[in-house]
Amino acid sequence: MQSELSVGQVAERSGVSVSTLHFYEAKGLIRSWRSDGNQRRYGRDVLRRVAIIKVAQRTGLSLSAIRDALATLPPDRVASTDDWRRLSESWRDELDARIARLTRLRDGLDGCIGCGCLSLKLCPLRNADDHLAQQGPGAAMLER
Amino acid sequence: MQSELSVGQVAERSGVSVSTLHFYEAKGLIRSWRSDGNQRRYGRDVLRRVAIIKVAQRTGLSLSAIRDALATLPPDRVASTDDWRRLSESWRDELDARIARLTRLRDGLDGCIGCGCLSLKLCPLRNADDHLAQQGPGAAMLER
DNA sequence: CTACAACCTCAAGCATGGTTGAGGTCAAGG
DNA sequence: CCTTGACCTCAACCATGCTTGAGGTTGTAG
Repeated sequence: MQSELSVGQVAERSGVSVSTLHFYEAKGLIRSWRSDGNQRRYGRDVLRRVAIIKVAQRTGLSLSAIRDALATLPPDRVASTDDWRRLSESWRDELDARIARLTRLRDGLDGCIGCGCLSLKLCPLRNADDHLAQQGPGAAMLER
Repeated sequence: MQSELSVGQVAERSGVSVSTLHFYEAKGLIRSWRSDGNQRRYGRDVLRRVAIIKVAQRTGLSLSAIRDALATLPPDRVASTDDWRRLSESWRDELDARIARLTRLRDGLDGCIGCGCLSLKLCPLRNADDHLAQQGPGAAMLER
């Protein structure tokens, strides 16, 4: 179990490509130091970080949002259980919200199947985030 | 109730910008003909089409997928109730699948809160679509 | 010593979904 | 007649999330 990993080793173990690791580093999501020969070296914490990035992306977060979340982690140590709990709880809330939005959209779709109105004024599917939406009943049924 | 609409009128009524209408036309999602003075003219069916595009986007479909779906609509008439039912049913299935994926992800997140393992081999969150995933128990718990 | 794999930087490219701007035309009102 | 607003085309640009390629260096095995 080595304590230093090359970029290729990190790529293989984390399942992302070398170019993606370069990219994440340029974007400030991960860090490395350099060997004598100017090659990147990573601590084992990078594996956890990449894992977190991948999970967070699946929740629908942008890389910049993930970077901000990761910035709250201790910079030079493997993220602890508590760190992970804090992040995953906030991301679960985001996920819940996304699921709720999609569910409302689906229910709206169900309600409108066969109706086909899509009336700008009346249909809740249309009016979800319509710029013309009045505060009438159902206007807030669906959100973006 | 006019039967011909200018691009500005369509923009105002549909809630998308003129440039977006140009863009959709270039991508083959909507059609127009031209006036004597080379200005775009739209039939009223374009309003329904734009409405459908907007709803479909919220289900997570790409414009090209939406274009393909719209291609099954009668080109020069307002989409009928049956047309709309056919589309909305298939989109609802897609939505259901997306909701299910996100729900599994959230449940995995819940299950892993406090665990923080993210083990490449063991954690279901990690292994969802892991290239190294073995067909062990839970390996298919989460999908992309 | 030489070859080859793995690494480096930096720039450009791709796909998606649009927006912005330059430069020009068209149609209606004063 | 002249201005004004709405329209036209085409190219370039924006952000996101990467990949690809050129041209050069490093490190290890034979």
